Amino acid sequence: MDDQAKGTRKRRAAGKADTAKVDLTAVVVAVSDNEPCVLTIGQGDTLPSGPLALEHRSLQSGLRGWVEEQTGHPLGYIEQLYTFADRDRVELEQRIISISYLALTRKEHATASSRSGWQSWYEYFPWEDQRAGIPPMVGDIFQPRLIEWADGADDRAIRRERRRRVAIAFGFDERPWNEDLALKRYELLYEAALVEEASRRSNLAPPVPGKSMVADHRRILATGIARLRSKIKYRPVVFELMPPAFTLLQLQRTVEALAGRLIHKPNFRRLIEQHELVEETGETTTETGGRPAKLYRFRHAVLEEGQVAGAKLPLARA
Amino acid sequence: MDDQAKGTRKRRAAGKADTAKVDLTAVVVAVSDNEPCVLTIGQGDTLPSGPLALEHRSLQSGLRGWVEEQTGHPLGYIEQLYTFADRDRVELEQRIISISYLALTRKEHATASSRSGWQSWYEYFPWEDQRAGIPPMVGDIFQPRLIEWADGADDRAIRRERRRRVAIAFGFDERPWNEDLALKRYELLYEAALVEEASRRSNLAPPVPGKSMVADHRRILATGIARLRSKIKYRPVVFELMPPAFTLLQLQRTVEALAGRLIHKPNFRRLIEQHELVEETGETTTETGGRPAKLYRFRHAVLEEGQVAGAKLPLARA
DNA sequence: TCAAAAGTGTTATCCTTACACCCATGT
DNA sequence: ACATGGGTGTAAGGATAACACTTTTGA
Repeated sequence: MDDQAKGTRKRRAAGKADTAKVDLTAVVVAVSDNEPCVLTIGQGDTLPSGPLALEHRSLQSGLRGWVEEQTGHPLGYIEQLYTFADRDRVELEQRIISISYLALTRKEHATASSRSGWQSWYEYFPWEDQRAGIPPMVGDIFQPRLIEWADGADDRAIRRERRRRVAIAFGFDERPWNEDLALKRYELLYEAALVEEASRRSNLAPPVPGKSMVADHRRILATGIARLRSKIKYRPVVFELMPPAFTLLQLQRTVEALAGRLIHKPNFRRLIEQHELVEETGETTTETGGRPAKLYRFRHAVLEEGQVAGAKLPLARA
Repeated sequence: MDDQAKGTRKRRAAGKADTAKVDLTAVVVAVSDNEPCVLTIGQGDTLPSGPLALEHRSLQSGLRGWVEEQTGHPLGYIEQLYTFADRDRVELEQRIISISYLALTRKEHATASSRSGWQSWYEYFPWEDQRAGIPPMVGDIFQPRLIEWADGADDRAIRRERRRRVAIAFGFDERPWNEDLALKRYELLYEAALVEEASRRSNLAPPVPGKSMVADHRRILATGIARLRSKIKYRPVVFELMPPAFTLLQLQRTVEALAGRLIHKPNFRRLIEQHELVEETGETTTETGGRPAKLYRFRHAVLEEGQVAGAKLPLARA
C-alpha cells in the first residue's frame, strides 16, 4: 500500500467523528484611571464568547458579533492569541476548539448590557501588579507553597527543574521580576494546583489569592496580558487604549498599568520623542494638577514608516 | 428580552450548523548546504496536513501523527502559527478551520515516504533570497507591476495607500529591505493578483516567478518564514536546526540562509559570544577548508536563565 | 605561494541608564 | 511657600557597526 492510499484510508476511518465545535473568546482590554480592565459577563467570571456559526463571514466577524451582542461594545483593534483543543470535554462525541483573541479599546461606549462590565485584571492576578512594589503574597504565600510543590516530586532531576522554573518565573533567589512571564506564572500555579481552577478536578490545597474564572478563561486572560506586555515593547499598540489627545504622563501611567511596573519618567519621555511616536496638538491641559501639560496625539504615520522593531542581527552592508 | 435570553436564542438558532472540520498543517523547516528547506508531499506543492481526529489527544499530537505518517519524519520543536477559517469552502455545509504550525528539525531521519521530500523554500519565494544581492526580478518585474496595480485603484487615497504599502514591503524609493516582511510581500502579490493562487479564481495577469502551492499552503509557508525570521532575533531557536557540534561560520551560514541576507562575520561572532549562547567542545574540524575551526555546542542553560529578549521600557529601579 | 576560512583589535557612534536639576501652576 | 506634576541637561556604560589586520591550514 503506498502512502497516498494509506493517508486516504485513515481519513475515511476517522469519518464523521472528526468534526468540532468552534468557540470564539475575547480578551477585551481598556485602561481607565490607571487601571487595566477586561470586559466580562456573568458574575465577572466569564469572558465574552460564543460559538462560530455559519452566518459569520470570518472568525473575526464572528467574534465581533458575539462581543457586541453580549456586551454592547463594538471592537476596533483585534489580534489572534491562541487556539487550543479543550482537553476536558473530549468525552462528548465532539471536540471543542477554542480560538482566543485580544482586543484593545476604550471604555467610552456605554456598555448597553446589564450583564457585562469592566473588571480590573489585577482582581484575577493580584500578584501581577508590582507598581507599589512586590506584593507581600509573593514572598509570604507563593514562595513557600511553590517550593513545597517543587520538592514534592519523586525524581531529583524533576525537583531541580521545578525549582528553576519557579525561580525564573517569580523572581526568587535574587532574580529580577519579568512582567512578560505572566502566562508562565499562571501555568505554574495551575500545575502546582494552587489556583481554584486546578483544584476543581481534585480537591487539594486551598487556592492562593486572585479571583477565578469559568473554564479556561483565566488562562486565556493571562495569555492576553502576557502578549500585550511584550507587544507594547516593540509595536505602538498602546495608542489603541488612549484618547485622541493625552499628556505624556497619562501615556506613561497607561503603560505602567499594563506592565504592572513603574517607569523612569525622563527616559520614558525621551524614548517616545526619539521614536517620534507622537506630535504636539498645540494645546495644554491644567486638569492634571501642577504645571499645565502639553497635549499630544499619536503620529499614525509611524504605522506606515517601515517597522519599529530593531534588527538584532549584524547585517553586512548592502 | 434580556441579554442572556437573547444569547441563548441565537446559539440555538445556529443549531447543528455550527460544526466545523479542523485541518492541521505543518511548515517543517530544516537547513542543509546553506539552503533553508521545507518538507512537502505530492508534487512539492503541498504541505503535510490532515484533519484532526478524535483519536488525537491534542492538536500537537494530531499534527505529529500526520507529519510522521505522510513523510516518515518525527518532529521536535513545534510552535503554533495561525488559525483561520478558509473563506473558499463555505459553500460546503461545513466550514474548514485551518490551524498551522511551525516545526524546526534536521534532515537526518531518512524520509521513509517516497511521496515526500525537501524543497528549498526559495523555490516558492525566489525574491526572498537576497544573499547574492537584490534579485533583478524585484526591480524588473515586481516594481512596475505593483505600481501598475497601485495606480489601478479608482480612489486617489487608495492609490497613495497602496503605493506606500508596496514601497515599504519591497524596499522601493531608497527604503531598506526588511526580511521580516515576507508575509506582507506575499499578501500584496496576492492582492495584486500577481501569484498563481490569486489568478485561479479570476484569470487575470500571468503570475510572477515562484512555484505555487495547493490551496493556501504558500501563504502558510510565508507565515512560517516571517515568524522564523523575526524569532531568530530574540530567541535562540536556530540551534534546533543545527547538529550537536558546529563551527561559528556554519551557524552564521544557517542564519543567513533563513534571513536571506548576509551577515558581518566578526560582529556576528562577538554577538554570539557576548550572549554566551555557545561553548567550545574542545574539538576542531578541518572539513570546512582553510584553517581548522573550533567546534561549539549550544549552551542549553541559556533557556533556563531568564529570557534573552531585552526590555525596551525604561523601568524605574526596584 | 596563494586561496580560503578562522580569528583578533580598535574605534566611532548610538542607545540606555541614572542622577541632578529647573519650570509653571493651584492652594 | 510649597506641593504637584511638567520638563531639560548631562555624563557613564554598554552595545553596535565599520574598518583593518593577523593566523592557520590544504592545494
